[in-house]
Amino acid sequence: MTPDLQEDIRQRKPFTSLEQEAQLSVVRTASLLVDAFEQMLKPFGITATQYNVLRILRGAEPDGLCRNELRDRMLTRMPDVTRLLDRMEDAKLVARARDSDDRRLVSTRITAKGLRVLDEVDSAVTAEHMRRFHHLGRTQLRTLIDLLSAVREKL
Amino acid sequence: MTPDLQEDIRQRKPFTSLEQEAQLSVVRTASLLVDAFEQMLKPFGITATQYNVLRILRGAEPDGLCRNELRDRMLTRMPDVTRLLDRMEDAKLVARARDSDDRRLVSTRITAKGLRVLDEVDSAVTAEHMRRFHHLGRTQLRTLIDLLSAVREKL
DNA sequence: TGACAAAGCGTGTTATAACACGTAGTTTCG
DNA sequence: CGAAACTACGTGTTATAACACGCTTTGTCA
Repeated sequence: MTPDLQEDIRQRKPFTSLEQEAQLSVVRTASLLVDAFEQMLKPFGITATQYNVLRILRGAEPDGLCRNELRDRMLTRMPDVTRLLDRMEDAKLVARARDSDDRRLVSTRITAKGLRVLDEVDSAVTAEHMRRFHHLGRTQLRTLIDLLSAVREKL
Repeated sequence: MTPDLQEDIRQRKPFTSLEQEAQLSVVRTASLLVDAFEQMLKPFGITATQYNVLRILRGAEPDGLCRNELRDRMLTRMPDVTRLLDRMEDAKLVARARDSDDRRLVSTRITAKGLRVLDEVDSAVTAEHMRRFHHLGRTQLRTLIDLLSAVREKL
């Protein structure tokens, strides 16, 4: 990958502002990261979104989560959680059961198979994170994380 | 927006590594930025992807670009450029013409209407970039851009 | 120069995302 | 206690993305 963004997307003119370049850099980098992540997950038969759901549900064990709570915790916006869960239920990765207290709620939990898939994937995921970020070193990683945090503050 | 990522996505356990937190931070921030960008563009009737295409084509005037060249310049991966351009052609934002030299190529150019839309959008886009990033200041923006560039180096 | 490989697009099809609406259960408040 | 407002989901439908394949044109090389 060409590290220089202007060269990467073959833009003739320089960026009009640092602010513009920053936004494009964040979006471009995330896009490449997600693409690589999807590629890495492909052999395991799940998408990055599904991986995200499984991780959240593993963390929510043994209670499970209702649909909206799950949606709010996801890394990227996902308006149609219902059918995402439908597909994952078909794949036996999650199970749904209506709550007995509040019968409007449908609590979703990760299945044994879902946990097994996560276990299989985990080391590859860690390796992926390391491959992409370890070379930056602790100090720079901390700086990057803090700067991105400052960006989100105004969102 | 809650600037703390762990709180933002309501994760119970702390992140397992800085590398993981960095990846999640980049993806989360980009997701929020793109969402806000889409929202801002909505009144103008174009998506962020279409805006990206229009910008690229404006920069490529007066020559235009063929499909693959356009695809390679896009900020986020887009495998089905053909139908994206189909829709934009329907909306009269771009025009396609087969190249006379190499008749395999279809050169796409931005139309007068497309340029007009870009003109209308431009100030809103600049305002958006400023709103999200200006408060960081020159030095921090430069640092952020350089760090993201270093990340892309390993992709 | 004629066959063959490769490049550049488009199309058919399936999967997923996005949007609007409807239904059942729950809470609130007169 | 009963109607209205609200909440949590699901469904129907349309738009867009993703994937595999095939056609046309071009370049190459025996």
